[in-house]
Amino acid sequence: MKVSELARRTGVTAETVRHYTREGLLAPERNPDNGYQRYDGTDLERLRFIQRARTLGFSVAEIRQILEHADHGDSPCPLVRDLMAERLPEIRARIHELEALASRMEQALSAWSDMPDGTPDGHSLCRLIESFPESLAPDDAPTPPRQEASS
Amino acid sequence: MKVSELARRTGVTAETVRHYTREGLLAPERNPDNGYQRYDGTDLERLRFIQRARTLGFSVAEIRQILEHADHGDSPCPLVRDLMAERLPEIRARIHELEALASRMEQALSAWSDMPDGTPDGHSLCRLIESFPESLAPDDAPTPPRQEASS
DNA sequence: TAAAACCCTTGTGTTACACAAAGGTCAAGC
DNA sequence: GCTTGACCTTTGTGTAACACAAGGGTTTTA
Repeated sequence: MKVSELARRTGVTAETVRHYTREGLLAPERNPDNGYQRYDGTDLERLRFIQRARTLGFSVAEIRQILEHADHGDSPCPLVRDLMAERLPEIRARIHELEALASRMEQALSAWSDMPDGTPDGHSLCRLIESFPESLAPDDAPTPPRQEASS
Repeated sequence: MKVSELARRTGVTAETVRHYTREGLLAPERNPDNGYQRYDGTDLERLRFIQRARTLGFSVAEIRQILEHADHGDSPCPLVRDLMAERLPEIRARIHELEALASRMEQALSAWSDMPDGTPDGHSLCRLIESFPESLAPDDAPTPPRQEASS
């Protein structure tokens, strides 16, 4: 099958299929007549695997590792478990961050009604934001950003 | 004051200060002698405002809008409130996604002990992932990705 | 006065794709 | 046979918020 068909069958865009192919997660044959990529049932399963792995929070690079392991005949499961164990606390932390963010926003929105929204006077921009305690430690160790599956 | 001093006083890197300056959030003077950027107390306040806005989930582009409003003498507060009201449900949704993600991972990890982790047989890659229900609608409307403050 | 510390601009890398351009291929109808 | 539209190819660009390095000038300090 060709890109679009594989894409349709898995619910992703053709661009995504091409992307995974470029990144080496899929390795279709080529139709020698026209140079089109030719995917088979194995690729279909592989892509479904990729989708599950993405919803589990794995990056494309990690999935490539996992697939390479498997292609070499090694069990990728220990790797998978290690990656999960590493990622899980990060996700928990992210959830806490977002919860804090959401409650700050709610707090701000509910405080809205009590606040004047007059034009700024050169000393204030928007009290809605300014009245928030910052509490950022100056030596705040920056957390390396983590990508996440968007689906 | 020069970049590094402003950076030190606000707990960000000099790169970040330069970035905000490039993006037009800060507009320091130039020292005509050497071309160095010269920030003053206003910039310090502005940067603190930016930091609070970032922790409230606003993007740099949005903050620029807010600041431009204020610089024109208009109250940015209604804009701020609209942006918050727009963002909040997205954040809530993101939290739910991540919670689902975390529980899927925990489920997977706890199921780990029950599963063989033998090498893949050509049909299975890693049951840890494969045994997950996918439940992705093929016409799954892609949610536009949202950036978030990392601090 | 020389080295350390800092400043400048410009370019590159990060992530997972989306999108556009320019051009070849294919299936269907006329 | 030919046109048309749908699909394929590769390549390059854009996204967000910076980090980092290079190459070169400046300022401070020992």
